[in-house]
Amino acid sequence: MGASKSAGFTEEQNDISQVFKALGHPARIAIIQHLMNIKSCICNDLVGILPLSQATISQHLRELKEAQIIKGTIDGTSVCYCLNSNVFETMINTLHEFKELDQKNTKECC
Amino acid sequence: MGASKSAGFTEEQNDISQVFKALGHPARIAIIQHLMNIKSCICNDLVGILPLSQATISQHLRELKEAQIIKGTIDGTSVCYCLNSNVFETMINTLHEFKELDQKNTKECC
DNA sequence: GATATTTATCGCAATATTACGATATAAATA
DNA sequence: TATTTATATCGTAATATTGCGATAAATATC
Repeated sequence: MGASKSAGFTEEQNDISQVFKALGHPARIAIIQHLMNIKSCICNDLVGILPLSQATISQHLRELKEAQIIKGTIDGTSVCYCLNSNVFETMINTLHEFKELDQKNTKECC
Repeated sequence: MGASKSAGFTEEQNDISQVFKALGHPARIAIIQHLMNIKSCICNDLVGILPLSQATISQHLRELKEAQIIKGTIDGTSVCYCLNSNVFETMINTLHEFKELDQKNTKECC
């Protein structure tokens, strides 16, 4: 196989897992960390920072964009990328819900 | 390729991405949600809940265990699984750091 | 207009993931 | 002891991901 059976799960389960999946690669975490520090948007700069080729970095940027974690604005020949400011907020909220639901349940654990 | 170049990234980047990666599948989100609701640990129950075979569910449980998201305790013929209570806390903290770093930077975005 | 610069995409190869049936292992029960 | 129950693992197949070089596309600069 290799394809996950997304049809058998809820839309929420698929949506949540997709965002986490986009964060599940060290290069994409590195890109996010760089954007946090530099803020003003980059692009080809990453080629000198990450140990990856331009083509590979472009792919990772696309995945982050598709997951709505970053956005890209065309600026001449280059594309200016920056974080979607609500990303962390949204994820923190999701995890907070998880945490509260878990704590609300007073049943004993193994 | 197919193998990510983990050597070229920091230990933190690899660690963070690994936890996210483990959450990057709808079945594993479904397992976590079930554990949040039921708390008292399950195992073969999941076979009746998820649209997956016993072998596949066992694999997903192993991945969650390796990422320290759940823990398993042997109980007779079965294994009792439950959430590591600090998982959400840890992830929330990581994301909070990200968020604060991002907000601290007042540079303009594109 | 020719040439650089930047990014995206194509094609390919290597490896990883997902999924399943079959089977092994281990403990409980008849 | 034989059987049931629960889980893990092996082997295999299909698909996805990762990564790169080459190349295309679009704008800037000479």
